[in-house]
Amino acid sequence: MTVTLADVAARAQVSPATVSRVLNGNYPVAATTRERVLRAVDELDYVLNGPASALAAATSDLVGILVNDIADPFFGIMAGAVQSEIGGPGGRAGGERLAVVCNTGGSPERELTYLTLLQRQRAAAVVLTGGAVEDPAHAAAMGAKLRRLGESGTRVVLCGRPPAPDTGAIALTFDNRGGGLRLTQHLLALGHRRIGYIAGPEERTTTRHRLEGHRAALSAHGITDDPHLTLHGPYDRRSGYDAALELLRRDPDLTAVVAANDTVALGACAALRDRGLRIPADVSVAGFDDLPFSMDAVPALTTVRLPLQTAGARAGRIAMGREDAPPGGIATVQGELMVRGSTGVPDPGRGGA
Amino acid sequence: MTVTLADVAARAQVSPATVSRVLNGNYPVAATTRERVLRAVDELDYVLNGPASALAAATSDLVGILVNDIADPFFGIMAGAVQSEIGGPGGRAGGERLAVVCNTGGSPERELTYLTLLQRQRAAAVVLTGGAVEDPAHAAAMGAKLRRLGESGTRVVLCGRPPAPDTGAIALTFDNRGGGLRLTQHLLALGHRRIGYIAGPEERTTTRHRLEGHRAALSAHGITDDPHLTLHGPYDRRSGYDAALELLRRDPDLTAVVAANDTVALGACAALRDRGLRIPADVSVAGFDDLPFSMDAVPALTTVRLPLQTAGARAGRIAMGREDAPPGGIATVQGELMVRGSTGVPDPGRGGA
DNA sequence: CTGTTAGCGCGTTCAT
DNA sequence: ATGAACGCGCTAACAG
Repeated sequence: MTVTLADVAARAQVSPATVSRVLNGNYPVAATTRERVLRAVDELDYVLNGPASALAAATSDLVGILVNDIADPFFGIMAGAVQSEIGGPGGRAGGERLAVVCNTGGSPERELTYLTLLQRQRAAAVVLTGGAVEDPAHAAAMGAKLRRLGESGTRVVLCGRPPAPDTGAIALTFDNRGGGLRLTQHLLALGHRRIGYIAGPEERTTTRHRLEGHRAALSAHGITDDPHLTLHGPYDRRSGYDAALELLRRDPDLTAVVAANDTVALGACAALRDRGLRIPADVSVAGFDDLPFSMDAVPALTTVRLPLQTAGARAGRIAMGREDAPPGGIATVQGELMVRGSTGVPDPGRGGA
Repeated sequence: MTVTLADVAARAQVSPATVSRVLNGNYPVAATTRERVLRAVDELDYVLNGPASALAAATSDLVGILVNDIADPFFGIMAGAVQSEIGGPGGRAGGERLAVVCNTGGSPERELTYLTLLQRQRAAAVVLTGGAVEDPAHAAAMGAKLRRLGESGTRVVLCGRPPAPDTGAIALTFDNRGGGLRLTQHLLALGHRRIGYIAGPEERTTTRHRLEGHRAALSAHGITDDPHLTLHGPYDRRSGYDAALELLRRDPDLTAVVAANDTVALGACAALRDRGLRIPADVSVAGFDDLPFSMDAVPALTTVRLPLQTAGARAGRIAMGREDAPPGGIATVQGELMVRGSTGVPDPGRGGA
């Protein structure tokens, strides 16, 4: 039924071993023989059996990419960048590698499950993107899993994620804390004092680091952070919308809102507009990530730009062994403050009466 | 070095076959035996060898998803939806299946390459998303490929893509033509007569169908389409920005711009604003797809909503054989006109002098 | 319900 | 430069 390597060998009048050699191009083969084999491959429409190949060679051409939410451009951009770098020479049978994108939905269990699945497939490499969940038990389980993966020959790279000590995993970490710090400093410099903060989900490193930066900026300014002005929620528009309304209820004199990311910020903007508030005249709004649509928001969103594309591409190259790992296996990637129209000087009329 | 099924069998004092049976859960196994095996698996930290399993069973747990651009939420949403439906019972070893997301970048060659790679992996199913390239040679090659995939047991589903006759592939097609028609009808009903059209890349079915709908609406209104008012370009913001400026140059009295999709529409909006034109007072703008950010544009974008999530999920279920294919193997999915703030009655002052 | 026996299709030693 | 033989780890018949 299905044509195998042996069929090709028979048609080309050579041994199966020779066919395997021309297909993988790892051993010297006479030009005329190669010709003949390739012709037979073509005539028979032969397609290599990946599983058999992987079994015999004890490695596959699969590269795993773990993301929280593939529908979110934040992850889509990174996944695309990783994927664009994993092709090329070095792999089996022509250097084509397949990206296996796994949607964890932010669930720790699914994260572990997918890693097991990838281990099962003998993935050549695994790239984990996005923040980690901070539960100690989960962190331990992940650490053990990553170590095992590394030991069995799968290269592991963390992209936009804190390092996993003692696992051998390479980490490209985003400086979320520094970004959060600079963003709030910017607001403080404009004169804002009553700043609401819409944070991401609890127990996630990204959420905590960005929030830490925010608080560090406040306290450096001698402002005691009011816990009532910090709300947690998922990284989606709805969360931003609801939280903005709630913040306004808690402090009607708010002059600025900082959101966990751009998507949340857009939701917050919608809420403010629906309440008849102008941005930034009445309330300034800032986001994080600088996703493509943020530039087209009206007014354009002040945010912290993360080099998602660049970082993803680099993670992909490191995963393929085509670029050296950073010294110590850890590199910190900086975000860049993008000041745009959504933040401005606070209205002196607000905040007083 | 690596622990195999035989090791587990030895530890659990059973035969390898029994271990395989409890792992796959396809045959009845005594509860106590199962216990013992599972304990051994746990103690040994055993992980099934996917390639070996796939080789022996002649099928894998991989499901391919072809997308044009994973960084584009249009595809991210569909890919996520497909992925959310491919798990569950029925697969090998616990019913977990892995989504292999392949970024074609819209390139016909890469599309074919990825299909070969998926065929090589003996993928359980393949879902192709997005429009197709209209080159006859490529269509023929794709047809042959899809047929072969189907013959070798891989279920093929097209999602948001025109049917591929005689390939056995199931198609969930978006009614791009109807959506384009209704969108332009809406504009005509508002009183617009000079409408610019920023189309997608040439030679793509999506581009052609949406454009056909637009033209059909125009001619039904007795308006002869001015070819100068149609521009082609990629599905990105930049294309929308540049094209809007060019359209304005070609016809300064334009009262409306229809874009190939929402991303392009946002770029067009930016260009219009930069030229000092108000939306919709001076120029109305409409998009297509209704991606999440379109609702938060200012003004909110009038567009045609495509049920990406629903369609993707359905494609996933059909691919897994968990839902019957539509009659004839083809279903047409309608888009819904979403009238929002970006379109309005044209300014009588424009278009005249 | 469980063990035994054969391969699945390919890569890779060894020879030649 | 090429061929022969073996084994990768697992599943799928068959027995029992």
